[in-house]
Amino acid sequence: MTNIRDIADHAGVSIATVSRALSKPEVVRPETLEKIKLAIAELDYQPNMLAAGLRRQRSGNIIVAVPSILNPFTAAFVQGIENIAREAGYRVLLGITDSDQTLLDTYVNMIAGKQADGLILLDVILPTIVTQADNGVKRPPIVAACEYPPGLNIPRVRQDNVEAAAVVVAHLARLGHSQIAMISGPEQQQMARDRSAGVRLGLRRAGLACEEALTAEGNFTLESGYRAMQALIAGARPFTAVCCANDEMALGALAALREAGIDVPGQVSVAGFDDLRFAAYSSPPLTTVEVPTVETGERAMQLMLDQLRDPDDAPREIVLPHRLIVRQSTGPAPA
Amino acid sequence: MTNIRDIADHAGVSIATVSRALSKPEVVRPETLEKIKLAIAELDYQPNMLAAGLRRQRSGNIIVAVPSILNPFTAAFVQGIENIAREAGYRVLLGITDSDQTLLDTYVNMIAGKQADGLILLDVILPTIVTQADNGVKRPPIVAACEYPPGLNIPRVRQDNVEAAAVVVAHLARLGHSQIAMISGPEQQQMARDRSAGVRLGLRRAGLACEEALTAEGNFTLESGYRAMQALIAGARPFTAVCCANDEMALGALAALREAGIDVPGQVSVAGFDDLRFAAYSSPPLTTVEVPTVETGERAMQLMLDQLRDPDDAPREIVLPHRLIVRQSTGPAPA
DNA sequence: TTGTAGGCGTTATCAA
DNA sequence: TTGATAACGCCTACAA
Repeated sequence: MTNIRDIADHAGVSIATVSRALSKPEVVRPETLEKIKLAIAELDYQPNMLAAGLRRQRSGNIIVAVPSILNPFTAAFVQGIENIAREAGYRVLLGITDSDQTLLDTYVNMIAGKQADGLILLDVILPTIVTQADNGVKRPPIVAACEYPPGLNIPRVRQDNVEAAAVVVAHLARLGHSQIAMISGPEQQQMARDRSAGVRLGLRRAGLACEEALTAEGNFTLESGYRAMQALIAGARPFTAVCCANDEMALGALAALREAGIDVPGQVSVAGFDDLRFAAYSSPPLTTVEVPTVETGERAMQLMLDQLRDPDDAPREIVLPHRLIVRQSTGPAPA
Repeated sequence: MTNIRDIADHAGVSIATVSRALSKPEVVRPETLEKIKLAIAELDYQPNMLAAGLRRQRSGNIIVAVPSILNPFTAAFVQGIENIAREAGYRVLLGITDSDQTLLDTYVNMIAGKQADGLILLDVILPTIVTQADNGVKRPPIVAACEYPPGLNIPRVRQDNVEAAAVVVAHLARLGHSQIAMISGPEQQQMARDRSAGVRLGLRRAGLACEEALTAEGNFTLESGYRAMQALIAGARPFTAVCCANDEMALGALAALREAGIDVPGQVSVAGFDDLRFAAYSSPPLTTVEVPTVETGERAMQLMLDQLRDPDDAPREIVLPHRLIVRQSTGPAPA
């Protein structure tokens, strides 16, 4: 391992000068700088960031806690975070939690262990340290890019899921649908609750009833959407449209409808949520709500940088816009 | 920051004993251990892993270099890597390269900078240090979980893409297809080349010609599959089946066929590759080749652990099995 | 503009 | 079984 001392010897200067040459080159004489650069090149020197981190008390790592990376929706957030992190000289550590509380807390503890400088939460669960607001200890830098129960005072970036879901229903109502079913997400998750609430809000606004019999709960997976749709089809109540709490379930629902020989959108209209890339290529292409996933990740990382710069900065909340994307899976209600 | 010295003072022992209590508790007297544990709990101590890493000369991080995390195929590999990494006490650093050589080399350099102990390559490009085999320097721990030109002597885990693609063609030939088109991946990528070669091999085995006019090149995205299929449809040569080099392109192709009013599999059969979750829910569900993505990631990380344990361990190659999954997008050739 | 020297918080070697 | 102490490689007052 060639270290800063080797460079200093080789260039005939002190280690302090080498260090300066690397961090603020403007304060070292050009000729000296040149000698040092030469030595670095000749010895193929690479500064030990572990040592630098130890000294500076920062690792340069940001943990991103996600339940699973297999979800393309989540993956897009991570991409956004990485974009900004890299620019700012931070690395992204992946913390896959499987929605396990203990595991998530382990990741949070890595901040205390100096393995990371902060954590961005994309999870449906919350770290113990965040929920135990009563203890006087100051929280490590945490930014949320997910829905969570209101009242927690941490920086966050989110979408207005309630309003967005209501907009979907308005779109269906405008098409003449009055029997609108819903495939909701797991009710333990705030995001699922918000989207369900939005659907109900939209129904109210349209003067329509929200019937329990027209609601099926899934868990945001293709499979669960497929099953939920089968359940709705088997149910007694007729319907001409379905709002799904995410695109995956909507795509699963489309498969179930196709299997049952029900035409979309001729007999039943289907709407999703998230605008996954796959949604534009389904059969038929899916009407959905575009969620600025990559941008959400970017803003979350920006919020993290702010927190890191000034820990006393008051937590802020950023709400990003959504956009209804009408494709061919929704159409006029059958006569 | 409470450190090991605080614990030592609080427990009335030396820092050496505290360190031992944490790393090999069996060599310290039970009563002493108890005192130390108490102190750790009371002071809420968390060892500084940066310092430990500096001393031990290891960071405990593994970089995973991926072109993009948005690709669900890639994401699955990462999941597999994380599974094993976590078990072994390693963290996964995400290195998104956008297939940029400079960026990839930056990630590789992080090993020299001690920010990571090794790198797992899921990329289509190769680090400069790997291709410049002539320089005598020993390579940092790198494991490949992707296709790359033969002749490079680094540990790797892969699938037999050639044989797998040939099996797909055999399946189509058995169904009576003789005019088989292909939507290939970008030819710069080894994986794309292998899958194309497999298709040609399959055609030869079935005694069928491989016609240039029946080949369209895509870039592994939905969009490119869609466009490639449009091109094939517009082409002069008729065909009754299409082999796509991955599921994304196959799903894009299905969309194009649907739009053109061509029945699948009635008029044209479509086969994909990878078995994405979405493939089982397309319309119609996609015949494809299951690639053990998560397991590939797991094996790659295992190979990495082996390398880390014994750097002189000879590079090994693991070939994982594939499996044809027949769904409804392929059927008998029309009469 | 440059050099000296004292940490940063561990681990590991060697004695005791 | 425990303790004293020297690294690990870097950064940053402070002094020159």
